[in-house]
Amino acid sequence: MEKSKREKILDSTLKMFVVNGFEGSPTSKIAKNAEVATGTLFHYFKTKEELINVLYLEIKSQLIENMKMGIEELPTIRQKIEAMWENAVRWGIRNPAGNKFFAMFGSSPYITKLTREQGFQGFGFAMQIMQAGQEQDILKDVPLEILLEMTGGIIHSSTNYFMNNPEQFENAEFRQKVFLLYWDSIKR
Amino acid sequence: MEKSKREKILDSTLKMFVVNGFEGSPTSKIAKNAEVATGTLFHYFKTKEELINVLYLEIKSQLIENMKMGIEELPTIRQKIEAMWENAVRWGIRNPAGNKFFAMFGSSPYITKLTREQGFQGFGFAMQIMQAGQEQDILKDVPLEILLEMTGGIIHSSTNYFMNNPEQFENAEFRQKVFLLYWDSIKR
Amino acid sequence: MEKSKREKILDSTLKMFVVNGFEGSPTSKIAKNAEVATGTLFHYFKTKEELINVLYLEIKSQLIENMKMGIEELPTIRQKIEAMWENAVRWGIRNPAGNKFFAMFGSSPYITKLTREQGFQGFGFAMQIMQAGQEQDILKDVPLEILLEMTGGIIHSSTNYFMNNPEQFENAEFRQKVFLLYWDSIKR
Amino acid sequence: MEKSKREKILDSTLKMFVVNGFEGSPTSKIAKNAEVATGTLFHYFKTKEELINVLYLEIKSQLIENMKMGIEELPTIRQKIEAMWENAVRWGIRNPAGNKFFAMFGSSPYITKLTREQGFQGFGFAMQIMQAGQEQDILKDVPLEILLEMTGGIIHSSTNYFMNNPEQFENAEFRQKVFLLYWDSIKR
DNA sequence: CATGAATGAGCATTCATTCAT
DNA sequence: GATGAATGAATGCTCATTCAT
Repeated sequence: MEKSKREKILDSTLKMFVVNGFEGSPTSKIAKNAEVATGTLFHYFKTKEELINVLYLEIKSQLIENMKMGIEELPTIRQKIEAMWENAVRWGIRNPAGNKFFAMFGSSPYITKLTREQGFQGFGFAMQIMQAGQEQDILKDVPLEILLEMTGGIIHSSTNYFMNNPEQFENAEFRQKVFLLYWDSIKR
Repeated sequence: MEKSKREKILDSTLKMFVVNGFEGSPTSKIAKNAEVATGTLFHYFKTKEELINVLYLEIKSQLIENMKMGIEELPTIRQKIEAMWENAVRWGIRNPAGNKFFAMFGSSPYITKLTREQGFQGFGFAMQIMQAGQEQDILKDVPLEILLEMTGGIIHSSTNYFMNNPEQFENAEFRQKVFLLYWDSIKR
Repeated sequence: MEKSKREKILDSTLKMFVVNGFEGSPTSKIAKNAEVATGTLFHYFKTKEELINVLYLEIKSQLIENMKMGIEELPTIRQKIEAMWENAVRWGIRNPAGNKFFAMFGSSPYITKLTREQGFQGFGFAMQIMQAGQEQDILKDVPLEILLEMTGGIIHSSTNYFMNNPEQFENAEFRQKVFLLYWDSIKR
Repeated sequence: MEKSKREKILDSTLKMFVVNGFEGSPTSKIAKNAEVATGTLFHYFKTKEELINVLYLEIKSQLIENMKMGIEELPTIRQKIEAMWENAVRWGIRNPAGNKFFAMFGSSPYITKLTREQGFQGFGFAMQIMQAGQEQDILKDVPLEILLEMTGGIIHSSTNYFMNNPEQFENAEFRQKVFLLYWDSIKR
């Protein structure tokens, strides 16, 4: 089946934004790359701002879905957290554009406060795991907020490293070693 | 003494960029806020791109100067690293605009590769400390690159947290607790 | 009985045009207000220009039908002219949208010369009355064209006044007084 | 001396508007005809709407200045009113574009209420003459508003006629005859 | 050095119209 | 007849940059 026009537009937008930025990506070119008319772009997204906000939420959803994969089944907190980290880094390696998108637009004034909040809601599952970890005295006794911030920062750093050295990520032993930088940070 | 026009322009630029972004900040308004003529702005900076690149390097310098403060005198690796972290976080809290600037433009296509490299060179002192730490078996045995990435990510996260809770940073005990998230991450 | 779609479109068009003007009234919104699809609008009217021209003629017809009412039966030239004036002003008061439409589009480049001529033909009956009035030495001996222009101008002015003061129009004595401004103008 | 750019833009705007209407006159073409850059047009007039509103007031001023010419010196009310009528019609004949402009945009949604009010204020002098005429029992005893409306309507009609037959306006006897249609209308 | 009027390429967005269903 | 998604040409407006003063 053919990709929907809406989807083609989002794909094209992501590709152009991460290379040329928001203002470096005219809607006319986004549309052309998506092989639709300009009018069509504005049929699906009222403004260019709406377009980037929708894109933000779609990518965030993908990332979150990926991070959750197989976590339920794991027995221990540590295993859950490790899987989450691994899933997130793997997603970043495999979706460099999405990863770059967050780095570029995470603090952009084009992303509205509402969008940011909606995007954040998806991380509830991670919050619950961390909270359980603290209650069981597995994780450090600091405000939950710090653990989450730290998680974000470390995942970002890990991904950055492995994006330049993707083959090392497939080495389980080495991957473990890097994971320990995360685990040692948050564990009691 | 009066601030120089060049300085006024850089100040105005920083303020506008972090609120409205690069494209949301017309040179005409930057000049007006700086109380100089448009022509004057282009007298000091050939293009708007040059302006943002110069600004990037100036802020990076400030951050680096701040991070270095008092480090020489400290005897141990751990103390040096702690001071560096504390200096960096304090700078972020006190210079929220500068801090936001890096979040927004760290991955921007407006910052050239050359600028990025020049900015990175200033961190040589940190690299040396880390390397010494590894040689003395104080820090984890992973590629130096990872330690540096992790440092960046964790400083960013810490600053984010303390920017929203600045009074907690003045509590030495609590600050120590948060520092441990960093130290435990990288230490052997 | 349900109004025909064609009629609903014409109604919607008139309402939007007098408020927002020709270009301020997208065919998409005209169609939406008429509760039909855009395609349907273009099924009944080949182009937006055809739409406004048809509308012009329809309203003109209505006005003319109203002006003619009961004139045949009146015995004197003066009575006929007075009835015509009264009918016209009353129509304007009761159809403010139609009245405004003529003020707005009477000189518009969207109305073609042909449409204008067709619209004018309906006023033949008035011309005949005026001509008879001149032949019987009741009306001033000036080119017929002037009498017609003057009639148009004065009806327009009278309507403008009474639209803001409609209750005064129902006062027969006062209405007579205002009619005299017209009658004195054209009578010998 | 060279015409100012601002003036050239206003001239060009008037010419295009009366031929092609507001929306039929792209700012790009207005600028080109005025021999200035598009940016220059927007340097002098913030928006196209501001442009048409300024133009409206400028033309209204011209008309009013013309209507006032030589009126002070005339001794009688009738002479003043006749001069006013003659001045207005002559202005219309000599400025067909200005005249058409009012016909086209007098009821346009592009002209703001404020502009309309400002334009109307200039007619204070005519109001005073009419009022004096009523106090001296020279003019009909109807609301002043009606006299003014009627004046506007009749001047418009007269101008319309003479624009198509300008040579007849220079025939003093005939001109007098037409003036009587106005005078008889308003005089007691 | 400093100014700010002038430039015109470039962009987001609109909207009349078409056409496959 | 009726629908409304899709089209893409057209337009108002912005803004980095220049240059004469």
